[in-house]
Amino acid sequence: MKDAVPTVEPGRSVTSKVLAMLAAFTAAEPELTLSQLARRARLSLPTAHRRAAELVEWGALERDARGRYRIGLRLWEVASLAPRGVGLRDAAMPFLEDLYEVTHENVQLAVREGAEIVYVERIAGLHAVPVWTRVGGRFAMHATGVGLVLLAHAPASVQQEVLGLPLRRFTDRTVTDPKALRRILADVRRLGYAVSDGQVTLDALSVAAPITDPDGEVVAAVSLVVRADGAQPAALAPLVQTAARGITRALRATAAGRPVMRSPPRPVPAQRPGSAR
Amino acid sequence: MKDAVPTVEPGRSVTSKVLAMLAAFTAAEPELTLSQLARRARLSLPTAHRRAAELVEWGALERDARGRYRIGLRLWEVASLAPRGVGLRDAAMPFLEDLYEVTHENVQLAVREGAEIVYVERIAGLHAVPVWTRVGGRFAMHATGVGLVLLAHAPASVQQEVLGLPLRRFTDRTVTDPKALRRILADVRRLGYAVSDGQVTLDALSVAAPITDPDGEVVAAVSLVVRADGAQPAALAPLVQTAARGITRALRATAAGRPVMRSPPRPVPAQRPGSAR
DNA sequence: GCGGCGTTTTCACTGGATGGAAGGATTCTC
DNA sequence: GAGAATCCTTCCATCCAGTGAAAACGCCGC
Repeated sequence: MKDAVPTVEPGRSVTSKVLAMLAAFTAAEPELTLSQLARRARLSLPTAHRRAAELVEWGALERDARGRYRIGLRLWEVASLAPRGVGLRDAAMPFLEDLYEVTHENVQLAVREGAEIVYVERIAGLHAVPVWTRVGGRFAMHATGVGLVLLAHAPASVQQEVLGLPLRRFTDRTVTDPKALRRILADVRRLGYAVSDGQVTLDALSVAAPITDPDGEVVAAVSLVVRADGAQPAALAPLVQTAARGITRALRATAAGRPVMRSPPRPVPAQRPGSAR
Repeated sequence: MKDAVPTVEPGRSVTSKVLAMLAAFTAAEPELTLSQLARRARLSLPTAHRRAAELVEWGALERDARGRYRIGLRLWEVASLAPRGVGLRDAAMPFLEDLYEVTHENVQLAVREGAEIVYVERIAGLHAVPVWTRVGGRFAMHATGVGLVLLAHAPASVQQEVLGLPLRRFTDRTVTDPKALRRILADVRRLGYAVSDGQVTLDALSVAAPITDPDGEVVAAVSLVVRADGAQPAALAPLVQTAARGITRALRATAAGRPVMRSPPRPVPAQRPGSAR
């Protein structure tokens, strides 16, 4: 006999449920109760409870004092092995550092993920222009300096996808006309850097340059975000480009040489210290 | 009838298998073939293949040009929501920045995870003393500056666990006697900062100070690592302590105020752009 | 062409995963 | 401080997602 609705909704793998639980966390709400977690991942409470328990035991999730769940440090550790995340970051950091020190402005490092950009690193002084970016955060490609660089060097299919959709207007100066944008992208390729002047917020201007991997593929972009009034993009470009070239060189070095870095005298035992109960 | 060995090894949840696959990646080998992945996670090839496919589809894993697997940017994005990871980092970054700018030495930020420390952030100039740490990397507690700070303020159970095990000797100067170490920990609590002089490598000296959460709990530590010869720990301590206090204050501010940060005009649509196939 | 290695698919079986229900614990409301 | 509301945890019978063996497939290097 088949009842009204099968109690178990078929077609969802356990893996997808676990991933849905991880995806339930957002920057706005990085801590969730079990019920919230279950609702957002579209799981029954017992199921969410069991999966969450396993994730906590492993360290992918943690529970705070009130029993709420949050992303655990162990997951963060593993995730920091992402070549496009920390690998890139480590190679780039010294150069970003220099860039910051010379300018004391916002320095950003981003990669493309699908039709959006993801910020991998951000250095913001206490006195620099406020920007909306966050490490690990996403943003549209058509308005920011790094976005324009990455879009200009993205596969044609991605460009079509982005240019095909209606482009979000952040300010009066945001370029939303596909034709105009294509022209801008051509300029970016020709000049070797991108300028976004007041396209995200009217008071900010960003200058960005491409970073390439050993094969010559553009894999990331650096940018400098400064106050828009009185900024001289053409004067900032060489700075940003120099940093980008330095990072490109560093990437080539790490790819050629040893895996990632020199190793400690002997690695610390990797065993998970059992919870002292 | 029960055959030699049950073909399916019971008692392993799907979740644990997925997590084992993630844990298979290491800093030394951040890219793995399917076979390596299966072996390290102790899974049959078909199983590893199926799980890996799901993980790739979601973005937890990626495949490089040669078809090898690596940690994906999507997992890195989610993991960057870990309060003890990026949340802490964001609050601390401007102060670490200042510390670096004044000294041009290695600046490190770490938290305790079980009986070890995990480095959450690291600023290393091109010219600073080489250190063995890596963002996301683990290390023993008894030898480094940050380790001593975190150990000095850890629960008694953790201190006993660490002091009970044989302490690894990195150099001639590494303190491995539990009695001596206890005395040092008492000093750390009394002075408000820790000094590790040549205990990891003979040429490096680190000065570290504790960071507390709004409840007064020590949750992290900052340190400055400099060349050992001619270093004046007592002179560096105020610098490090000032940074630590600044971060402590910043943590209190984020905890009290808005969740994490000001939000963009309207959040970028959070949907995963479908892979254009 | 042939052997070695890694990847992918197929297939029948089964045990881990499942949701409803019920029982506890805790916090909020009046 | 009673009562309600919300959230968390455990139990149990059912069943479908997950499983490994085996074989087909693809890709080198020799």
